[in-house]
Amino acid sequence: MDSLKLNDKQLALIEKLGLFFESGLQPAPARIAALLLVSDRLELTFDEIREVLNLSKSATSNALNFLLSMQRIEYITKPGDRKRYFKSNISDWKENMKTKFLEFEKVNALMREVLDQRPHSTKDFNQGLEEFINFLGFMHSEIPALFKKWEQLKK
Amino acid sequence: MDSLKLNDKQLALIEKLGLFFESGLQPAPARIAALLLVSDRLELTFDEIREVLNLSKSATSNALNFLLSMQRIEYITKPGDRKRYFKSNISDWKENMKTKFLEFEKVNALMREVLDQRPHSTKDFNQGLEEFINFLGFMHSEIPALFKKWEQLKK
DNA sequence: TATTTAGTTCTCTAATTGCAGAACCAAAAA
DNA sequence: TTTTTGGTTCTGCAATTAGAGAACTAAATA
Repeated sequence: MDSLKLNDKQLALIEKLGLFFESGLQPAPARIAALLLVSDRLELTFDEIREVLNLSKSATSNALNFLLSMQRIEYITKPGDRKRYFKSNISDWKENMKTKFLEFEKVNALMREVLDQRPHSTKDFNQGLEEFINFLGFMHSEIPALFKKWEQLKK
Repeated sequence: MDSLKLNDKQLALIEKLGLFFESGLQPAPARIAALLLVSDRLELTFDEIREVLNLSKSATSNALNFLLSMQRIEYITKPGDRKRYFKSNISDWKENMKTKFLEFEKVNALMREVLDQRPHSTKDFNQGLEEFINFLGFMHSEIPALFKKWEQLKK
């Protein structure tokens, strides 16, 4: 198998994406996640990833296992080949989006907890908070319809 | 002015919120942001915050300035009183939400950049990516309508 | 003018992170 | 049986973060 080559544009894009992913991921996992989106070949081995990103074995191993545990990546195997081929799980974006939207529920619950213990004396603030809580609830309730609308639109 | 008192429930809630805010903020700013939501009195001085959260002056000063620069908090002054009174800016939640939704645009642009440089050979992957990009665009375009719907509903 | 107040800034340190490099290991191949 | 492959785990360190504490400062007060 010829060794993995990346052009300058791809390298630059990996940096850019890597930086973006770093809110949420550590540098090494972030770059790996970026690489697996940008690389011409989509299924890369441990050593290909290691070499092209100049990572140590330990960093590579830990980062890959971390990304696997987050379900950000997955791997396939090939018959008669011991290596694992790691690939992005971005096709799961729909699931990811759905869990991301669960954040609304979480913030909603937290803010309700805050509101429930507030004294009556801060009426204006409480009302503002309540409005926010209602909005979060509204968003949460609207998400399924949005997804449906999207599915319709695709057809 | 009688010194700020928090009951156990409030202290626990500050911890909980603080933890939640720590994805995005450092510990000290996170707790201050939490305190300013939970405290009975909503406008707190430097020293009140400092004392109730057991922070040093430097930590308090830096955290407050950081939160001010993020516009997460603001302060008011009172005539004949040198102190500043810091308060949560959560009433700005609408603006915050709107900027949060700009994330869709950002991811959209990044992913388009990825797609634009991908080889034709990975057709399935590219199509999946394109679908994701379209979804992001769809979400972005739907947000204003959602806000409008919410405004209608409030009446 | 001297002191107090309300912070800010500087210096230093403890704790944590992020990763390299080496040692290690189990399964497969030779 | 020995060696190679494809990793994993351990040890240690350099860099960064988070915040304490003390020195400092500018405005207000006495």
